[in-house]
Formats: sequence, C-alpha cells, structure tokens
Amino acid sequence: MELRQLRYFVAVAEELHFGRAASRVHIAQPPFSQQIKGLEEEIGARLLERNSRKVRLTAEGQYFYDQAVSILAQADVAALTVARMAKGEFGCVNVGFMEIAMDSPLPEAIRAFRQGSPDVSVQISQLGASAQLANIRSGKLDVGFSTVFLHGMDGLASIRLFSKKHAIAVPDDHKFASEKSLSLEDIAPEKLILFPRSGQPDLYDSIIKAFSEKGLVPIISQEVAGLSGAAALIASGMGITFLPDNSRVFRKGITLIPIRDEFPTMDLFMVWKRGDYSNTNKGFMESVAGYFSKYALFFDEISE
Amino acid sequence: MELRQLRYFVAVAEELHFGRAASRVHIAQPPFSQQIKGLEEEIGARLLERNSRKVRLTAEGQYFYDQAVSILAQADVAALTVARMAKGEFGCVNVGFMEIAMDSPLPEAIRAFRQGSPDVSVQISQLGASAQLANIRSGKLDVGFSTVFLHGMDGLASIRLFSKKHAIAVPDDHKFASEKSLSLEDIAPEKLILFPRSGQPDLYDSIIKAFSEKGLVPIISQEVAGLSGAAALIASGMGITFLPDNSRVFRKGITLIPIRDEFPTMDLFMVWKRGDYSNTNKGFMESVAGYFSKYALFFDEISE
DNA sequence: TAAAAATACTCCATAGGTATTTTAT
DNA sequence: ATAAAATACCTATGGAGTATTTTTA
Repeated sequence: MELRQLRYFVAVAEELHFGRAASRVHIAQPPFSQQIKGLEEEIGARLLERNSRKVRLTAEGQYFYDQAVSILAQADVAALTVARMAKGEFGCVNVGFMEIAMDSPLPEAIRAFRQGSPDVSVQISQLGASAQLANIRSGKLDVGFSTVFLHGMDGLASIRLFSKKHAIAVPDDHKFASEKSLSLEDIAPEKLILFPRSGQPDLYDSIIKAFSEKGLVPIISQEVAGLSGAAALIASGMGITFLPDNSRVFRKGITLIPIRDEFPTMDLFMVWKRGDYSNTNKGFMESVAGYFSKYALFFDEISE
Repeated sequence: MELRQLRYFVAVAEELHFGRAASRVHIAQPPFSQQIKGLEEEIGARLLERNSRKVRLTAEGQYFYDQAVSILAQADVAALTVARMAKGEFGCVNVGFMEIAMDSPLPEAIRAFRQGSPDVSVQISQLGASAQLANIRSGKLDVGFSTVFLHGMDGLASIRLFSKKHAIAVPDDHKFASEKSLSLEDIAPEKLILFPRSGQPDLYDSIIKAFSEKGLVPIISQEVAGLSGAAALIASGMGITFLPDNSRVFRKGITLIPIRDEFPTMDLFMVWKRGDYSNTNKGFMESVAGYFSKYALFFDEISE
C-alpha cells in the first residue's frame, strides 16, 4: 500500500466517478482503475461498488475513506512541521539562565524571539553556571546564559553577549549615597556582602585580586546566594555589594555608585554544545545574539 | 512522499546504519540512500546527520520518526480493519425488532452471534413493523425482525425464521385453566383482549376471519399495544388473548391452552434491504438465520 | 586504512498512456 | 444508444541492482 493509492482512493471516494477522479489526480482513467483495483486486492476488501453507471462506497470503503483522509493529513502535517522545524519556525528550545541574567536585556531578547517565532516553545529554567554546563552536555539544555566564560572548554562553545561595569550598591541612607564615584580604598573598610565563591570562582577571585593589587583586603561580612536576598540585606543596611551598573531590577532602597578604579566586569555569555544544535536552536541563538548586535561574531563561532 | 519512504526511514532511524537498514527492507544500500535523500529533499529538511562512521537523527528526524511510525501503524490498522469488515468480523449492525420477538429464540440467536463476532457492535432497538420498514429503507436500520410478511415488497427482502401456533392465554383461575385444548366456539363468548389492528392488520384480520368462517364473532373487549400490558390484563382477569404456544416470557399468573381448530400462526420474519448489506450485515444475518436452521433457504434469498 | 555512505551507471518492474471492449441503463 | 468502467497492450519513469569512489574516524 502506498500513499499514492490512498490519494487516488480519496479522489474517487469524493467524486464517485472514476474518470473525473482520474483527471483530478492527473492520470488517465485506465491506470487509475488499475491502482484502485490493486489497492482493493492488497487489503482484501471491495471498497467501491461500481457498474458502468454508478459508483458508491461500500461500508468498508466508507471507513477506509475516513482513515485515508486522516493518514494523508497526518503525512502532510508531519512533512510541513518538519520543514518548519528546519527553518527554525517550529520546535522547542530548552534554555537555562543564571538569576543575574534577569537583570539584563536578555529577558527582552527572549521575548522578541518568542514574538518572531510564536510556534517555538521556549522552556526557560533558572540554573547556576555549573548546572547549565552539565545539562548542556547531557542534552537536557540546549542553550545556557551564564556569567562564566569558557576558556575553549571541551565540547562547549560560547560567546559574550555583553560586558557591564560593576557599581557599588549601598542603602539609600548610606554615607556613600551621595558620592559621584568611589575608589577601592573607599570600599575596603566597609562590610561587604558577596556571592558564594563556588558559584563563580573566577569572578570572585578577580574581585579579591583587584583589592589586593592595591594592598587592600575587603571585609566580607556575608556570602549570600540569590540576588534578591542580597538586595534585601543591602537595603536593610547589613552591608554593601557590587551590582552591574544601571541595574534595572534590584534597586528598591538601593543607590548605585560607579567605581573609579579598574575592576572586573559582569559579563554574560551564551553557551551551547559545540556543533550540536537543531535549526530551531540555531534560530533562537541567532535571534538572541542578534538582539545583542553580535551577529558577525556569532556566526564565526557557530559555524565550526 | 510515499509510505515506502516512511518504511525506509523508520528502518534507518532505528538501525542508525544505512547498510543494515537497507537489508532490513530487503534492498541494496545505494538505492536505499537515494530514497532517504529523496525524502529529505521533498520535505525540505535533513532528517539524519551522517558521515561514513556515524548516523544520528536530527531534531527534525526524531520528530518525523514518531510521525512516520504513527502513520504506518494507522495505515496497517486501517487495512487490517477493512479486511476484517469484509470478512464480517468487524463493524456495526443496526437491528430493529418487535416486542413479540423477545418471546422467541431470537435474543439467544443474537447472543450467539455476539459471542462468535465480539468485534461487531450490534445495536438493537425495539420498533413496530412499519417503523422497521421505514428505517430499513432509509438505511438507519440494517435488519429488522417482524411478524409481518412482505409479499415481495419493492426493495425489501425477508425470510421466515419460524412459525409458531397460537394458544389461548387465560388467568390461572379461569374456568378454562384446566382444559387440554379449546375450540373457537369455546373462545368466542369470552372477552377478548387483542393488539390494535394498525400494528399487524393482516394477522388481526386473519384472526377475525378464522372466527367468522365458523359463523362466530369474537367479543373484543380491549385493544392493547404492548405484550406486558396485555399479560397484566389477562392475569388480573380482564379477559383472555392469544399468545404463541410455549411462550417463555409472559406467564406469571397465566395458563396457555392449545387451540383445536385451524388458526393463524405467529410468524417471525427477518427483513433487510434487498441487495444492500455490508459483509458485517451478511455475517449477522447468516448467523441468525443459521441459528434458526434456515441456511439453505436463506442463501437462496440473499444472493440475488 | 577500513568501514560506511555517496556517486555513477544500468536494468527492469510497474506506473501511466492509448486503443478497445464490455456493461448496464 | 451511450456513458463509463474494465481489459489489453504499449511506453517510459524511476525504483532497485552492481561497481566504484569518497569520506572520516
């Protein structure tokens, strides 16, 4: 049995006339009759009751017609869907992101993609940097957004989406609140609230190093995982911390003051499994990277 | 796109090896590769990522594999189902019967068919003779069971399943209750309960005629539609009536006494639309007729 | 270098065309 | 008498086979 025969059968079941049905599928009547006959013989049932004046469906034919229509429709939809997947218009992307990425244009970049590709399901989940890497490797995640740079790590690839200067976050009523900028010397004596080193060891170490290069040792009063928790601690006067400059989210009761000295930046990277992405993923990544105006760079990295 | 290509694709999606997949579908590797390539080109998407060492499904291929399996399964099931319908093993039969038919071997005949053809759905509904004929003509009913004989009526065909003598049904405490048999002369003076003439005019008229041929006129005290209602009236002493001899159902408080004289019989006919029945219907009718040991006769009538 | 997919070609099975016959109204 | 399906027979597309090349791990 072939789809061709189902197409022919559907035609004759709807026309109830071999000649018209044949011309509808653009073949001559005799081979058309042959195909129908072959179909009936193969499945072992008469589908049409016909004589030279009238054609009508048998009970079997009625049932088979419904089935044939359904099968042909499913085949068409499957082919179309796959074509759309290949064009990146349809599918599913599993995205992981670090909490800090919420405080960036990333949510808007994802929203823009969703609008442009409404039939792509974007599943996002908040994950730490290491969890992202593990899940990308295992295939549970397609793309990750993390502040951790990959120094050419094994099977993974990444690009930097943006790099943002850190600022000092102090409570609105802090003595620094009215300063235009601060030096590390100003900050060193203050109680510092920092993220746990395990989360982003490189960033953590380079912050400490920035101080020690000036002969300073910061007073780390608390390590807090979770931005909103840290923001609450700052606002309530438990200490000060670093936040990306112009942070748009966590600033209730908090003032951001630029740092005068050289200081590590907050970078956001997009990470994926090198050479392993569906067209849907590719479309997603291109859209997000494009949103960050990194098209050229992205293409270099993605096409290896 | 053809089912052949789906079959091939399923094979290679499962084997992840063109050579093995090709031999699984009993063709050589090169034409097999051609077919897969053609499929991919037609639907406009790469389904398999392959090099000379490894074959794996793309995201599109994974999706298409599921669809292909489903489509092939549906096609197989459809063909199989239609074949079973043609053999009368699967389908649906709409049956109409007159109430009186419940007091006969018919229910058991239907039960026997159901047991032998568990995948045929038998829809039964109680209908009068004329309603049966109308519904059979319109196609709502496939088969009817009625006491009304069709004198070679237009598009309908029928056979007699059985013919049963009538007996007199009297209440257990009636003066006739201990009689061995009764003549029409005995019965004529009694209050008679009869079915409405409209239901079975021929039978009604022939009953009256049986009396009048002996110069008798029966006293019809009531006309009652519905056997159970009639039986209740008899039992409560409102009159006597005719029931098929050895009636198995309606005999609480009722005694049946044979009739000595010539008298119309109670016949049950199976009725269907001449030359218009599915194989499922045919199977049903043959089974029921066979139960009534009418195979030979039935076959004569059914095959015109 | 060796296993496996892709090419290149050849062949034939069968889908499809043409001419004609059969059939039922 | 005629419209339409079936049959008979022919043609040619394309599915499948064989031999060979290309590829990459």
